[in-house]
Amino acid sequence: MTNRKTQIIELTLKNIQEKGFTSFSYDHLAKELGVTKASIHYHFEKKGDLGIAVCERIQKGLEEAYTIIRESAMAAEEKPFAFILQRVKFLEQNGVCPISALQADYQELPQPMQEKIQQLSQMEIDVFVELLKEAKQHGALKSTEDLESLAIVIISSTKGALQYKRVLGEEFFQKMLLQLKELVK
Amino acid sequence: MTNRKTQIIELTLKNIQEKGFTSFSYDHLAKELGVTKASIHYHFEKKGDLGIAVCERIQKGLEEAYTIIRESAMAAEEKPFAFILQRVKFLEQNGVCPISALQADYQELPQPMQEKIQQLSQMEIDVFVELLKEAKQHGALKSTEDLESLAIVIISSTKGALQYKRVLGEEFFQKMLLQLKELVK
DNA sequence: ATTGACACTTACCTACTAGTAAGTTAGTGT
DNA sequence: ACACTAACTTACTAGTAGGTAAGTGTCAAT
Repeated sequence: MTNRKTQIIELTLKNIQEKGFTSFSYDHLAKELGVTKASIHYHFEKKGDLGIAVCERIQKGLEEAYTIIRESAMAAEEKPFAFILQRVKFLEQNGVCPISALQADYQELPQPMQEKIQQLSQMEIDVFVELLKEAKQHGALKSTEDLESLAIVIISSTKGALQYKRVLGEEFFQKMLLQLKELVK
Repeated sequence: MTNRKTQIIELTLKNIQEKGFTSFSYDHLAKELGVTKASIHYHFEKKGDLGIAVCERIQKGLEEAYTIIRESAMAAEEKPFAFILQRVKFLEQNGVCPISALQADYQELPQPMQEKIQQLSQMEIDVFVELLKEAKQHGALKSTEDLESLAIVIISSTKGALQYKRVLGEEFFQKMLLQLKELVK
């Protein structure tokens, strides 16, 4: 059995993907873990504290995915989309991207969480810009000047498509990816 | 004073954009309207009934926006993006697109609402494909064969960018739109 | 004058929310 | 043996959620 604190964070991450931050409850979490609600309050006094911990967990995952892709042997031109596929792979079946879920609840969250989410959102773009830069240095993306804007389009469409996918099915996401690759070429 | 039923639907639409479907309450709605919760239950017995009514309201808005753009005098090549701007204009300040909000809560909603949302999501794509077809007939979009996939990319990135915009600010959405126009050209 | 529909209100129910205070148990260090 | 701590549980608070039953006031048609 792994560390309980980590266990709670992982389960919360899953719950956020399934229901969003405001809609999951300590009680539900506790029942899934087979402990009492108060036990979770022992580890994370306020729901906001757990939220911050989950944000940090997401950030770690983002950094790890970036490192894996950056250090991989594949061609630099393929890395941006490989990164997206890598990230999508770790989502819950029919779950929404946890960052999107947190962005959706943004207005209702405590300020420290808002700051973390802002930071996380910006980091997601920055990391992707780095991969695009490398790809461009290796001769790809000749038609695009502004790599930040390109990152914004690619990340945005990925996030949007993940939402539609839950309702209209897996093909939606596949069609989006294929067409996006075509446009960006 | 407009019809109370309509008033409730409009206020719910605003609330969905601000907090999502599962996170707004009859109590809150009632207080904003200056009536009791039971009065709203009189008009919409279950929350799901209100949800269906809001979906129909959104569908009406979608159809109206389509008609306005289609019948407008502007060049057919400009209509797809004009349609997006028209739709975004009607969103609450810092609110998410209501369809996105409903998609996010999709798994927790009663089945009749799920069906409506599915229908609505598909319709959004279909309507946009129609505008793209007209644009292509007028000589635009020469490099793209599959207009459905193109619609999927454009709608997805719009939806994704609207999420980020709440956290990272208005420029995010503007950058996305400019770059997307560049790619689609 | 009575009926009946409409649009409510009052008062309630049960279930669930985050959060807390106080007590318990098991293990560790001295 | 004693003190201390980590990791809980039990039992509670106050507030909110969706939903309902029964009653009230207003108005139009008969």
